Amino acid sequence: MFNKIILIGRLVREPELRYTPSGTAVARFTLAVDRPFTNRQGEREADFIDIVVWQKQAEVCSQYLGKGRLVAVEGRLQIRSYDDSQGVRRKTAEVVAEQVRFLDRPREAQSPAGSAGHGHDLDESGYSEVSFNEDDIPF
Amino acid sequence: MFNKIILIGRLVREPELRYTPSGTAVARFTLAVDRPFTNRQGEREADFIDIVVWQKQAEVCSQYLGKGRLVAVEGRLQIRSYDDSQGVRRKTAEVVAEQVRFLDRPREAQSPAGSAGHGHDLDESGYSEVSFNEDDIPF
Amino acid sequence: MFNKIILIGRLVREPELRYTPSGTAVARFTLAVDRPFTNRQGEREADFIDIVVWQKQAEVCSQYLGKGRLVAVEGRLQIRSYDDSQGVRRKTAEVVAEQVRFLDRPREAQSPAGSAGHGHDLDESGYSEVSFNEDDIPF
Amino acid sequence: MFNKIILIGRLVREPELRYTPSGTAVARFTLAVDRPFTNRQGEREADFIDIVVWQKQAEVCSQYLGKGRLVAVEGRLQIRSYDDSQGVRRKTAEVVAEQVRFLDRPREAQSPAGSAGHGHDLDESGYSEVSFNEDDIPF
DNA sequence: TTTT
DNA sequence: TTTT
Repeated sequence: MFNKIILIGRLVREPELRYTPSGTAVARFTLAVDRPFTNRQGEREADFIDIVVWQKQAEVCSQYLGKGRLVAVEGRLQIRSYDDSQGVRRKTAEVVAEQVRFLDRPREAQSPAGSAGHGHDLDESGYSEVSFNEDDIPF
Repeated sequence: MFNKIILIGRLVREPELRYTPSGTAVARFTLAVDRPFTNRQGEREADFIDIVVWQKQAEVCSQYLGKGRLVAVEGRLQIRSYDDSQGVRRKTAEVVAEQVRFLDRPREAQSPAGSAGHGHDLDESGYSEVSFNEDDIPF
Repeated sequence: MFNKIILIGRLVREPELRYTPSGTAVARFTLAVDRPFTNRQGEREADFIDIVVWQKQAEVCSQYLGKGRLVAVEGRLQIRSYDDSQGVRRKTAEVVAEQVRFLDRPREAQSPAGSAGHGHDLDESGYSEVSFNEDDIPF
Repeated sequence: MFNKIILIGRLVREPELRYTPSGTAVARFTLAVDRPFTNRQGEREADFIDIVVWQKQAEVCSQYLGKGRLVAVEGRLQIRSYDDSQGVRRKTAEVVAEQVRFLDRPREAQSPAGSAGHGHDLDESGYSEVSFNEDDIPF
């Protein structure tokens, strides 16, 4: 009836971009969201939450986001059930994003060649360029 | 860093109440949350989301809530990882509730002649009484 | 950058429906949202929050909602500034709804003539009919 | 009944810290929250939303936050009514924060040669120190 | 009175 | 001006 989740966290690796047979873009990434308390050992833990983004925003995320980037995600929690290869009923949980907002600037380009100007390797959109090759889309 | 989920849905069965070894109350229930669209067959689906409630509120939920009741839950999405008996890494997703609000009145007791049938009774507060026996706490 | 509000409360009076010059429907209503604590006098207070709904959903709200109805509203908080007739800067706060969900059934029709069947004065949509006359649209 | 707001935006000026007669800390600041669309002139507008923070967190905010800092605020929308000096009923809207999270690092001190100019200094924690004098607490 |  |  109502299902709204809001997360702020950091990507634990690059997003993965795919296309459905009908050509719709889908990106997936995992967010590390620190828990607001420490465990009995005094360590801070995190929840690792799978995010799914569709369509135009999938392409924007895969283009501009990378490991370590800080984002806010608004979406709904989706639970899917399926039977695994042993016939055991399993469930997956993922957040279907309605909105992804970038909360930090991309980190400095690592390029050994150095970058002129104010020290960023910026593409025309003002974001640091992320290069994708085939290996980036393995799932 | 920030993790907030808000759900409105109906309990698919009675809550289950347990106590930790140190005496803390924990209640668990599953919420059916209708999706805001229909699938390709024109059917409305739901997400079945596991909720965990702690302490005083666990006891309040187990006392007053029952199957079919409409509630709003505010909490955080918690993902836990563990290795199953085959050594395969599995994940569970559950919402740790910070707040549970009852959005409807309990349905009327069906018959003055006692309700052995579906096991409810109205107590003096106007809420249906939920009787627990050992079999109610199997998890 | 991100602005999301979720409210559950009751309408303090009928919604008001208008149309912009270009024909877009706008409904307004006020929600009483009980505060989660009592004041020093032990009384429960409420926040009275103005809601604005646009387009199709405006018409649905004005058709089916009435005083006392329980709804969930998801939207964004909008602050507008203006100068009043004395030239003093004033601010208004209102929630622009993206989604309104009805959480209760309409109360029984009050009709003195009585209604047959299971006691509701239902229109073809299954909701109790709300009659509007000119005085209902005064703003 | 339920009242939850989540905002991400930037402080438009330093927080103001006060103490109630009984010694409770209260901080106030205003957040600029950009709207997710542009107006008819193609300009991006913002909502300027007043935030109230209590107790320990008030002191933390006033100590570490400053103009331009990016924060996430979770709280509830509070509407207060009062009669102004002309006897006209007025309303105020403010968000009572339950949680404030800092989403960026404080900007670097501008010059090793001291920052008398705009009144900041980095303290040992790497946050810019905020010095308060009487004029900082005028509200 | 408005932030990047 | 306030709802249950």
